[in-house]
Amino acid sequence: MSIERRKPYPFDELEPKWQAIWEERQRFHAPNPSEKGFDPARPKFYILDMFPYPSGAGLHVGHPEGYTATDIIARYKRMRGFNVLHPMGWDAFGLPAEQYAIKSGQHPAITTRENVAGFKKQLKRIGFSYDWQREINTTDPGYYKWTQWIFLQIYNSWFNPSTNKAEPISTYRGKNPDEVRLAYVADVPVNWCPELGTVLANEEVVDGKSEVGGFPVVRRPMRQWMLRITAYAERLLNELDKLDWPEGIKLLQRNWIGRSEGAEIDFKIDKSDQKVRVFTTRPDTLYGGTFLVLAPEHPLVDLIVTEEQWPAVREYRERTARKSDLERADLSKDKTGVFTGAYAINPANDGKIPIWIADYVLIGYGTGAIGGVPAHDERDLEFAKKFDLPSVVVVQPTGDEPAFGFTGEGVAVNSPVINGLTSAEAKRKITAWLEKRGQGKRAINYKLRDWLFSRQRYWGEPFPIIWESELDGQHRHHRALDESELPVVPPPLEDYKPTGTGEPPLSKAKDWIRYSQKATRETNVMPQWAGSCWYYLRFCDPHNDQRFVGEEAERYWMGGEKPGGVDLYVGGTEHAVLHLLYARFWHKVLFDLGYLSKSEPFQRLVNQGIILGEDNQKMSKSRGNIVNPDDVIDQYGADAFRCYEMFMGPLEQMKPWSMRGVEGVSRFLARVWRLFMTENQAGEWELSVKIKDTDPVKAQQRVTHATIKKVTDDLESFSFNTAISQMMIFVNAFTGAETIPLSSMRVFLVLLSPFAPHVASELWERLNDKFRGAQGDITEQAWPPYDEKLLVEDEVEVVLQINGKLRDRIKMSVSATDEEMKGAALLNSKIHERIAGRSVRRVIVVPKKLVNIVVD
RNA sequence: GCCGGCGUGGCGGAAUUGGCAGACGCGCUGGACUCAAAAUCCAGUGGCCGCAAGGUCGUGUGGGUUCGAGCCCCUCCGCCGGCACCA
Repeated sequence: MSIERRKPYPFDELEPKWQAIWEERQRFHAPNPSEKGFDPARPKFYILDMFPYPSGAGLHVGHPEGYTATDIIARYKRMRGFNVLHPMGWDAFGLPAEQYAIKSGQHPAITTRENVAGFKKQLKRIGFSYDWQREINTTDPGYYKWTQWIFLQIYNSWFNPSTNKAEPISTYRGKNPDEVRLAYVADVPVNWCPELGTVLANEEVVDGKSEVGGFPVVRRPMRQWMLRITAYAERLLNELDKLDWPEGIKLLQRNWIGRSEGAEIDFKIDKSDQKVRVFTTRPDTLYGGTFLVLAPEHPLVDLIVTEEQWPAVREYRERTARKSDLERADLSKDKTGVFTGAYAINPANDGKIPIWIADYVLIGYGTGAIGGVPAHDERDLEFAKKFDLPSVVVVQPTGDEPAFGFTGEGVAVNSPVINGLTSAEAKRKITAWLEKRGQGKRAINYKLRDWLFSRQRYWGEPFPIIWESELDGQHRHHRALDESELPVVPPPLEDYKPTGTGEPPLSKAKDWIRYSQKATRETNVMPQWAGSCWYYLRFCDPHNDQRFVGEEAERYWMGGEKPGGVDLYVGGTEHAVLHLLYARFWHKVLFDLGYLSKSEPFQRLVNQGIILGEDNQKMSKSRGNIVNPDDVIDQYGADAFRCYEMFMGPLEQMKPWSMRGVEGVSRFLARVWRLFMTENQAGEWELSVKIKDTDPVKAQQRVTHATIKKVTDDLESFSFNTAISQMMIFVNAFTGAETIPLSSMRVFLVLLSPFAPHVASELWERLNDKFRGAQGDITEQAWPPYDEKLLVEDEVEVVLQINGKLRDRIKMSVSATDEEMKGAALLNSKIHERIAGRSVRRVIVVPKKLVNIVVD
């Protein structure tokens, strides 16, 4: 279609006009406490969006959904007298930029700069009220200098279990501080993705494939940097309680952390002085333990396996090692395993039980060894059946289900020390009994693993670490760089392709690596999450070159009465166990070290739902159903775009895009425009003569106040869609009126302005050109109050029911008493007709609402 | 398998938390304006029966609690998300 449709109102002129005015007047800049223009009398409100990764594809309509919601809240809160911090920045390190660089030969820094410019232009067109003076970019050396600095703080501290917090490593009294640092190097089986040429964190692996790209991931032992997030498991779990997050997200984090309480129990190995420690959540089933299973990787296997079993064991271990995580976790497959030839002694009954290895036991969880209790554990039962191992019933269910195979809680039987006790009591008693005999203790286990923090890529923050040779020239040891040596800038590279061997690309920069005669630089880089772990802190004080965030700025913006600093954080659920967990962890470390005011970063979290294509499918390039905001804005304007994003449905819900829907909202804004403006003979818009500085009539006043109340309440509860509905009702009520009272229109424009700021600004200005009495542009206005008294109607419609079925409606005075309502109902002709000859058993009266007559 | 969330007209969705189901918008039908169309404005629009007044059914299914259930309880079905041999 080449014919330009006539615009329903001149949004294409007024939107750029107001964006320029806001920029020129710096309307949305929030000064810091010590800066000019700061008003200490106002309370603060920090509204944060999850900052985007600036991809080459540009924004799609899903990005601005959350951003529109936060922008509306930001504008609303400013009008309510808050100092609002509402910043935006770029999470620009990461795989896609680098993948693109490899393909195109362009340096990622260049593509990143271009992409950022594209994103920024798109965001500005929507009219968001960000404080662009605070813009940050994680790939900026002035930014990642502090990411590296924070890494140093983590590296230079340890978690003191007796104080339950991180402390400087200097307070550690043990022999080897490297064993307890919060950042450490470990040789562990990691998730290696050959396609991406890098290792990945557990959180980045979905169903055995990389979250980015969907490539296969295999287990492989490698020497890697780890962050000791497990030290914080308990606090990360407990402190969730006080946050205003959706319960679903809290649950995801709780499950990911995966706390389970139980006992660690030592089994002596027969004819050996070795012992095996197992973890169990059901120590009360100890008497039912008829075999032990070790993970194939368990180090004890080498020491206990018998001569004749050795070939089978070795073969099994090799086969397991070759399996991918996905194959190994395949639940539909049969249980496999091999007998080691060794036996252990069950500490409860001194029974001699065989020790097996099997891949259903994982080296990474608990102690990597379990006691097999086939009678009360599904997996053990399956294993025992397959290999014909014995079983003993030790829990009697309280219901009538069979005891064999019962995995719930019941009463202990066949267990001399705990017979007759409930499972809960039995757990306590047997654990205490074991503890006294030095054969076990209470233990808590977490599914959460330490965070694998290094990547074999180019486009990330280099570690501020060097490796020094020891005197023997053999062993090399890591050492932190001094703060004064930051930032560590990555070297220019011709070829940033992953080497494929696990050797990082930075190792190719021979000059850069050489730090000194006997020291070389760490060549791994940090994962994409590093920069986003603390960006919300940097926003408080983005230009500070002395500190990662100034103390005063941090205290102000991240302070307040609540446990968390950011007052409102909006973003997608996909970060539930990634960014949101990592950021909480870093925050707690920095808090423990005394750098922050609060132990939690984000007080209130809101998730926006995914926007689907018009075909109800997820938007994707291959389906060709992606909607670009630019196209929508070209045709309908930014205000219509914003309003439609909010009118579609509840923010948190998944919902499909509809261009027809945009058109409907655009029609609403055009009706708003024509309520104020009429077109003269010359085709110019001028203020309608119907608008007069007169008092509104009663009905107009009522709908005005009802609209203030509804929009205010809906903003407080994030019900943007129904707020817009109410504004539509308001406009419908005034459309066609002979006289349109100025005061109602001024109130309405203020209510509309967070949603459709451009058209509201323009109409506000046009009103001010003709009428006096208002100062400043609309962004400077105060949010209007409403008068509850003006909302009540004189008459209400009362519903008349017989046995709960609607039979008639009558008008009654609001002040009618229950007796009057009941009387009026019984006198009503339709009711009268229907209840004639039947006896009235009861009459239920709901004041101002309904009368229900109960008859036989 | 386990843990969450959700099922309301042709469509997106409302429903003060137990009190008129379907606000608002889309779509559709009819009308006004127009030579005509677009745009705009007005009216109608859950199904079934009826010329109508009116009646009757109706919030995934089946049951329950209640004067009264979209909302609370139980059963089943479907969709979406998460976890997945975690001992």
